[in-house]
Amino acid sequence: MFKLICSEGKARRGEFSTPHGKVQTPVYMNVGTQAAIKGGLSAEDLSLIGCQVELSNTYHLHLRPGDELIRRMGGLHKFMAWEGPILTDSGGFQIFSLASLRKISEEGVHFNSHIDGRKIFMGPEESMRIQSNLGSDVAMAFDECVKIPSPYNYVKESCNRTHRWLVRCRAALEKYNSMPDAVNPGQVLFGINQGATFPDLRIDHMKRIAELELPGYAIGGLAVGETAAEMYDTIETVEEFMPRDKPRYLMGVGTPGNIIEAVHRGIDFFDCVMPARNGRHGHLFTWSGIININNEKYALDADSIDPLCSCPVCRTHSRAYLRHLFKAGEVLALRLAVMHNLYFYNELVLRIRNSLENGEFGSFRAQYSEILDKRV
RNA sequence: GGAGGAGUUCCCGAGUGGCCAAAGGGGGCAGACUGUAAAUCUGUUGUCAGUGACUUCGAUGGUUCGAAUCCAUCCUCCUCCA
Repeated sequence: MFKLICSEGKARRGEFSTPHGKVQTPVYMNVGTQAAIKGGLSAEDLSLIGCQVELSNTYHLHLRPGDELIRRMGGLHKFMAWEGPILTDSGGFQIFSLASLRKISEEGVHFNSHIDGRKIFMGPEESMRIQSNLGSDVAMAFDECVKIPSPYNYVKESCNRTHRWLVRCRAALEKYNSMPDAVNPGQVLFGINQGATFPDLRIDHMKRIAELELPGYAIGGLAVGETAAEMYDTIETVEEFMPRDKPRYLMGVGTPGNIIEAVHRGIDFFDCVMPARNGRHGHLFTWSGIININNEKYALDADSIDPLCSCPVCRTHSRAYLRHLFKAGEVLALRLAVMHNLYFYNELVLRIRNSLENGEFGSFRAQYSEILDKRV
């Protein structure tokens, strides 16, 4: 399933096999929550920007169009015309992001749909059934993403419950995927570590989920209010107890600098909405730092977004044109900005992989870790 | 030629004696965004300076302790009638 190719310090270069192809790690997974990359990118565009893995969301697709519908349409890969690997998030993040619309119990979570308010129940079994219907290659455990800061005792109880949910997830997914009409019988489950920034809770929880010997493990509940330093400390704390022969996924992170620093601390998988969302808002990543294309200073700038980038947008368009599209409210602005940013993120992990293969990750990190997150 | 209506800060537009440097939009300028309720949200938008002063509501003059607001004259624009 997961093969380590080489490493440099704790940083790892690996290969993860799925029913829909191999994934070269470290990898950035491109977020298409509702089976679409916001900003107007299609599955065809995903190939263009160097995407290896597409990520979609259990809660959102369950609500609309419905996982049964997607199942009847042949599964998520066929539905959205993406034949590469897909990872689905479980709905656990929505416990955090839709906190005002839900109630948690031992059994699971009652949501009031953010679309029309109707009552939705999602527990471990529901999340696994939905993800089985979607037929993703990696299903994520149904966990509670806890906000930071939260009281120690609350986090402790939450971790215990998330662990009980994980045991139920494993049983449920095995059941659904062993049915004769399973969409993707090769689908695997990743467990998720929680514990906020409490080292003892993080370690205890990680040890317990490692015992289940799942195909992969994620660190969740970070980048939700803590400082970057606290996040890095937490990764270092947990990493020690993560199985070496399994992929490690840092959920929802992060900035280019965050990714470099997390690879340095032994992480293999990433996903983040930042390149797409910030791109839609005019913030563009470059190898010299971040620019806000809306700024007046780009009005007559004939350069490409990043002279060092060879993405389809940079090969063709000027900053002045991009700025005009944003100012004019053209949808093309969103598409081009997101395309550039996602190309940048996929290029970033590609260059990390190359540097690991050449034993140059240390100098890559020294060169780029800080500068990429700074405004030009 | 006659009758009526209107001119407000970059634009539209509210305000019809003091609580008005003037609502609300738009536009401009800038910021935020980390497993996506986000093509969203926030700040700012007369000048100088730091909470006070100065200039500003078509123009000029007047009434008043005080005027974007009342009066007079003029200018410009719109509608209708000849």
